[in-house]
Amino acid sequence: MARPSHVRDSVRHVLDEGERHDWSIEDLHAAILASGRSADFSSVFRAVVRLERDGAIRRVNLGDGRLRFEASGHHHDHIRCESCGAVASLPECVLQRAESRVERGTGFAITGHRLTFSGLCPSCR
Amino acid sequence: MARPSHVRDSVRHVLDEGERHDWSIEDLHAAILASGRSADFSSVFRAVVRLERDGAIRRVNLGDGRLRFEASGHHHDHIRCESCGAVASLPECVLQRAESRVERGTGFAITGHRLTFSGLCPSCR
DNA sequence: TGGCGTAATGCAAGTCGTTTGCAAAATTGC
DNA sequence: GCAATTTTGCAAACGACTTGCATTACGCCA
Repeated sequence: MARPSHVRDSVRHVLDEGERHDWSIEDLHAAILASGRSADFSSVFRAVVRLERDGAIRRVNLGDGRLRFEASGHHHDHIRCESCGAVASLPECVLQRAESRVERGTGFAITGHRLTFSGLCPSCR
Repeated sequence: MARPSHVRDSVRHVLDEGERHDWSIEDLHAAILASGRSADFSSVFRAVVRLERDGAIRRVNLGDGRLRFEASGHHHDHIRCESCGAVASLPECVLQRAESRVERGTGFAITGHRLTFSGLCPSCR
């Protein structure tokens, strides 16, 4: 049975604030400490594992080999600035039509995808 | 000045054979040993770093937090079976039209993308 | 063809982010 | 209040990658 957990609450709170889509565990840990609350790194780790399993947060893969998370709203993909690292979300899925084409071409039954564009953000371009 | 390197040659040879698109460094190392040649893990690592820098091979991101490589031919994306792990390549880029739409929507200048579908391969579905 | 400078290699150790073991503290249901 | 179960912090383990360093192998040129 779940019991109150200030660490989980803190993680949720940090993820629900603002617009970031690329919170590493270390980022989350730092943000929690910066807000005056306290938590051990391993507790933050366990919190994200739990929250991800429960579907409250979602893993984001930026290809840098770190676990990154965002609050889980509706599905969206990302674009990341090569210059400053800023991450924005794409408002809608751009792959709707592509999926059936891929299914026909490969024989796979598609269950999901991970798509990340790279580019230059408006202020870096 | 580049000199003959049996480790680099072995890595290239392994990647050019067959159809795999998800060679981890450890896989490459094992394949080289299995073929009777010899190489230290760190030498294989240095070989892939070098070959990637030279454009001879390309990094593949499957989201499992390991470096994976394939021979670099023309660009293509991947689809991975959730059940057996098989990786196939998509014959053509399915995102041509999507890019301009994303550029208009986000203000980013797009330079590339990473796309991996997940699904069930023909024999697992 | 012997010597010199540089690249490639193996081995061992280091790094970094993630993951786990364990005991102490906090909650819950009874 | 008490036993059972969670949550937490701390420290240590882990896995994959990365680097330092001494040794070996080339390639060039006198």
